[in-house]
Amino acid sequence: MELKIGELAKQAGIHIQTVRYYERKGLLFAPSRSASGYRYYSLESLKRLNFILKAKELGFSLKEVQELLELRADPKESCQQVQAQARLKQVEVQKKINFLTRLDHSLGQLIQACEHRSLEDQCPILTNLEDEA
Amino acid sequence: MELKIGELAKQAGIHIQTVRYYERKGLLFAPSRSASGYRYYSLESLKRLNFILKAKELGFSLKEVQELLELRADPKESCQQVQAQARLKQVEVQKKINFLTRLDHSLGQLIQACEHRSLEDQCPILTNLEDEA
DNA sequence: CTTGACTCTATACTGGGGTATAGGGTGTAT
DNA sequence: ATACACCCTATACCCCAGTATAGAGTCAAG
Repeated sequence: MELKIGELAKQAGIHIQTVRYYERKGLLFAPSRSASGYRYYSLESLKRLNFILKAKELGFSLKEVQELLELRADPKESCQQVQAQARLKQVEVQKKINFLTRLDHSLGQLIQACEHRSLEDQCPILTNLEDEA
Repeated sequence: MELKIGELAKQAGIHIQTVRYYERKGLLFAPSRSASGYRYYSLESLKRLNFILKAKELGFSLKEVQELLELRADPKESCQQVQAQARLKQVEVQKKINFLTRLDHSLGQLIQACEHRSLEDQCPILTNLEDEA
């Protein structure tokens, strides 16, 4: 099944111009075109687009998203290099998870505290995340 | 111990102007001043600043960071409301953790695949994150 | 065979989040 | 008492990631 750009954009919940913008930036592959020049997208493209959007919400810049998408066991590249890159990204990702997990707990505590009306005016978000690198 | 703005900025690894910018935006409290007008920051401010920076890296906008920092069991606010806000934020945070965890696994698989030289040219990052809402 | 909803390229504009500069004061070491 | 590294405000500028607009072509339904 093929999607016109408007359909793709609607599925992903973004503007048509943004799709074209991502293509210009090299994040989306240039899709096949009809005789008259209309873009036609595969479902693959939609998956890729969804990934881009999620990663962006997590604070990866478009450049970083591209780096993630380019990580693959491409025989043309040294496997070692890809692996090294992947490890770097993984460390980053794990740091993010770590911070978010603690934030999650802080929020949980705040919710609890509210339940028991046991908290003075202080910021548990902060008090819980003190020991930072 | 009190820090001048330059020391604070250096500790946090950002520019002096950015500190002042966050103050203008209401993210950092206006610190105490010397007679001549120099800003003097407590270690509390440094913690708060570090939190801001981390949250920013995770894709929270400055406005969202502010909302997080304002979440507290403030007796002046309805506890119910704070709790509701906190729950909303927690859902967001958990979604982020979920995505990052899967990304982490994908990267792990890619690294493994590289190890065993067992992968054709495909993008495991994407193939692993297919089933999305 | 035209109307209305779509698409195309090219270019200009916007908002968030800083970053830089000008013009001036502070503080301490020599 | 002056040199130097720091601080102040105010204002202007910059980059990223879109978003909008102009001017033109496409295509299916009536």
